[in-house]
Amino acid sequence: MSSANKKNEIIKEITTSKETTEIEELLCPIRYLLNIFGGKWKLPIICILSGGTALRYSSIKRKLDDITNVMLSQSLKELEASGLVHREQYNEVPPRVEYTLTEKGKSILPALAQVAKWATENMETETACQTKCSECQKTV
Amino acid sequence: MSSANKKNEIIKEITTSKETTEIEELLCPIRYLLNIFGGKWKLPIICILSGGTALRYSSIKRKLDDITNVMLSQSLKELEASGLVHREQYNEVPPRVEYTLTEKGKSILPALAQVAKWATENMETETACQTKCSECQKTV
DNA sequence: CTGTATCCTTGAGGATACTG
DNA sequence: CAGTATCCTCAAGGATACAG
Repeated sequence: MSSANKKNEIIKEITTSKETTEIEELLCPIRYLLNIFGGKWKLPIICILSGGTALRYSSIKRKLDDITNVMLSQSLKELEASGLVHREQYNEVPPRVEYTLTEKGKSILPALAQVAKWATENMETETACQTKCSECQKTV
Repeated sequence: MSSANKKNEIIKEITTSKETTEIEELLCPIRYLLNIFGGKWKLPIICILSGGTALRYSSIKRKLDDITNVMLSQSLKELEASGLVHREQYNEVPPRVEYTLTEKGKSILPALAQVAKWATENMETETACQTKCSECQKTV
């Protein structure tokens, strides 16, 4: 093939590579997920609450040991606004507030378990990430 | 119940509510996931590449229309380092580089499809989030 | 105990220009 | 085309103190 031909072919490929602009079906839902689960703490909180038992504010905080009050209360509020978490307040002294997953919140758990399963299968062989998991004390 | 009794009961509850400190099995893998998929762009990139066909740098950029060069090249590099994305460079002029998912990258897709399915089912009824999805033009 | 109020730091991400 | 180099902004998140 001549140089000119090759050049033309390349140019043609570049200019015609518009790709079928078909919508990636995954992309939009994923963006939605990033909106409601994005950030550092929301997914961990969901995990903590996945056990099914109602947990107190301080109890969640303890399990997420390095979360600040600001982030915890803010994250819980946003999860509540998304309809994923239920807040039950008891008018006692000292105050007691318990958090649980709503039905909607619970409904994500099977899917979450799927990705967690993938993660578990791939964590062991991963060497690039040096983050220490504060829960299981393994360096993953 | 007397006031004193109630008080004692509350105190007892507080001090003994250590909860079984069992490890939440979900938490650690989720932290791992946040490490390799966290941030604004990595999951969207995975989605874009989920089609199976190799895509050029510029092509990915176009589909993610408002991503900057810095973020795109950086995200791709990190995904490559995690073994999820493969980079194939062709020594042509002008340069051509194509990206695909690796086998590891592909292996997350079924699980990702599960959470995306959940998202799709829940997006419609969601009113709190006002983010406009740039792909499907729906306000989700 | 369950948060709020404030102030502050850091780094993710953006804008622009430029190169091979 | 496929990125780098630079500089910059802004907001997520942290630290500390305090309140109901």
